[in-house]
Amino acid sequence: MSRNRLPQEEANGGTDAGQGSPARPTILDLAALCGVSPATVSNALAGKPNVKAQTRDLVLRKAREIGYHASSTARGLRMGRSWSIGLVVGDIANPFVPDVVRGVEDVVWRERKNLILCNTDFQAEKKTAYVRSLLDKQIDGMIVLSQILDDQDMERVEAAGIPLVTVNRRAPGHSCDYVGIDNQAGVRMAMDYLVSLGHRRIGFIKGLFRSSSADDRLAAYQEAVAAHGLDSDPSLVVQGDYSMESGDSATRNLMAAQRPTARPTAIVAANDLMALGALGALHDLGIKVPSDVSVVGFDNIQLAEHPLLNLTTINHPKRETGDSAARLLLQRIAGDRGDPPRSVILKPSLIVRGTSAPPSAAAVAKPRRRSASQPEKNQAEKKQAAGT
Amino acid sequence: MSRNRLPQEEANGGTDAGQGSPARPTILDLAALCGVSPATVSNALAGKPNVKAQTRDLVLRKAREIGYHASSTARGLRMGRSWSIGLVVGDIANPFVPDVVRGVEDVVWRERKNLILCNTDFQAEKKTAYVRSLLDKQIDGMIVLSQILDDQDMERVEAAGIPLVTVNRRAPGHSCDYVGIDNQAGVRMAMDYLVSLGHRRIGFIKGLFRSSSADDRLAAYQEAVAAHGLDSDPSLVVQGDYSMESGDSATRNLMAAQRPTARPTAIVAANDLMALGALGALHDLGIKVPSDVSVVGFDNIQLAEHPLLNLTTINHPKRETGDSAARLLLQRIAGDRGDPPRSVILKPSLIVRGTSAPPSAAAVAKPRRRSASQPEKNQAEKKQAAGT
DNA sequence: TTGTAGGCGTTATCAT
DNA sequence: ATGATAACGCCTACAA
Repeated sequence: MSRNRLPQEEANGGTDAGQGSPARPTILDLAALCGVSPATVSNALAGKPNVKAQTRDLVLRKAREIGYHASSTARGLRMGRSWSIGLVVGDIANPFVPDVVRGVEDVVWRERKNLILCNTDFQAEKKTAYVRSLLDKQIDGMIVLSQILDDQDMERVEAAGIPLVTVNRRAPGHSCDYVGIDNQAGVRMAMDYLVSLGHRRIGFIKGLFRSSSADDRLAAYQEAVAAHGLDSDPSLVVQGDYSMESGDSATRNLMAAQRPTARPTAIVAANDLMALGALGALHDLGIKVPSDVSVVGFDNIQLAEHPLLNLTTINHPKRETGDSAARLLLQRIAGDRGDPPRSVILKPSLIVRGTSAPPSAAAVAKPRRRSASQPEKNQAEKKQAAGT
Repeated sequence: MSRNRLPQEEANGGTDAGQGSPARPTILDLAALCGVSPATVSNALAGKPNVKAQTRDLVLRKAREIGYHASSTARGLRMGRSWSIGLVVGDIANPFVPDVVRGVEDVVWRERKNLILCNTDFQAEKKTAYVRSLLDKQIDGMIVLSQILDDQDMERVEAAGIPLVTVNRRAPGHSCDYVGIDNQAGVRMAMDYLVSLGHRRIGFIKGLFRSSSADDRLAAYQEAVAAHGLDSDPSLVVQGDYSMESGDSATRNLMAAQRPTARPTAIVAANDLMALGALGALHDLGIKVPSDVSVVGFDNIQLAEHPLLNLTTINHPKRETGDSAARLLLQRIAGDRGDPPRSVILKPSLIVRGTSAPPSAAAVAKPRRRSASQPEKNQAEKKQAAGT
């Protein structure tokens, strides 16, 4: 147990006890080596003004020489910080997420803080447990991406005085820094664009209900439908869950209508993954995109621009999202704890690619009159000239 | 400074000093509350046998009551661990990476350890700085994905006695636990499959040079070329850097040959991203896949199975990779520091999708005879029945 | 300008 | 079965 450090003993020199690693030098070792007190070493290393240039240089030199590095743990205990920030995500494997993470990492790295990645899988218990773990670790701050914390977790974070930035989902009751995108504007851009192409019957694949962003996007769709006087058949709105599979099946539902005119000439999906699912479904169904049906996504994930996908979509500045969140957080950490909560709302933009075009002449011309009462199920018959 | 804790004072009760959060309870608070010593509390919480069931229950109950949680920092300082493991990746935004991360997170989470994500961008300085930071934090272990550490960093890690698992790239000099995939087998499967379809002239887009996995994959390609007696024109091997763009331009090079017979009938890429780039380039060039040219990737990233991409590829068990790495690491951490290094080599598998088919009749029929004294390098003529 | 002396919150050792 | 005590390595009043 007793390290038994004698005054002039060489740094960690004496007992090379057996096998283990040589026990890295402490500030005491360095102090002894420099012939000064640990306090002076500490001050010197911290660049405090109250230390003679000469001694500071000596300390710095010797420190580098023996490769001294202060223990984060020890100074963390002393100073009550940990120089790491917690990043709570739902699913890192969702292509939207890594780009945001990248943005966060970039600015966090500049301050030499570490990122503790918490993948909750959207499970409440995992979320709670991670938050606890982060608080136990005395993290400097926390970013929660695309999900909300329980009230109880929220309170714990607040009680601990840990700055928190939420991204993409506002926490209902609580008020904290927030980074998001103007969902309404984004969807509106998509809708306006499709309308300008001539579409009047536009389907919408919405995201999970309980999410504020999903609500915003749906609301924007509905407003656009009203504003432009578009077909507002409730069957034009189908539920998805942000996954590709859900986009696939939602699209099959959308296109399953018996009467051809009941089917949308364009589909807007609340995110790219579902839009890609739609593309897949349409492909399987033999429905041409964009000649028969246009598809517009939301997010502009990396692969959306692949020539074979070539998805028209609304760009969500992902990296910038992470960047802003991290900046907000660092500012909080730096001091202004009391200031009122701030919000950064990023601007979406329309990326026109290959999955959108004016509706086919057939589809536009069609609704002249409907024959009579046939419960028909024809979908493939008006397939002839699909002008790309 | 002085918290001034009196013997019977209620836990953190006295001085509600001003604004700040109420300072979470320490083990001393809990001990006082329970009327026992902090040591007993510690033992009780740790489930040590030397504590009366009755007192243990009391402690546990009270602890839950006041929401006591031990400070990770303090116990970390005392015990020399941090219950967090460092995960060093090159680029989290590369679609291959998050799946591996997910595997790591999954098993690490089971032990309630945290993941510190270090995104190096493949920059040497960032890598070094991150490693240092991790060591300062007393991480329990470290996983390095698809890159290698400098000798110096490596030594530091070893000197600190921190278990290290490398993934996908072996560290040249040093020996540590390793998780990888049988690259040679993977590429061989791709090649054998293409040969079985009748291809004799297969292009290869290789990855970055200095990587062992890239070397292995290239070597396997060359061996397959030799083994099957395929065309071995050096122009059939082009350099990529694992990015989609590089796959695109590499493919353009491959297809730029003047003589049609100089162009490959199939392309194997060292990863999916490059294969997707190839698909894009071929699409732009108006070359039909798979009828004109077949494409096979490596990794089987999530979007490879999209109906519009539908990439034939070699599956790399990504999640399992992360899983194995984490398991190996946890075992090391648990104790067997001295044991010889272990390796886990995962098995690749062929996923046949839509980008592969027998070569077109034209391409096969073409090389019927070549005039005369051409400084030839004939390799494609004995192509007829390639039994699957 | 430098040194001394706590104390951050735990756990481990050794008494009792 | 429980308690006093000493570290773990660092920072920071305060004294010199």
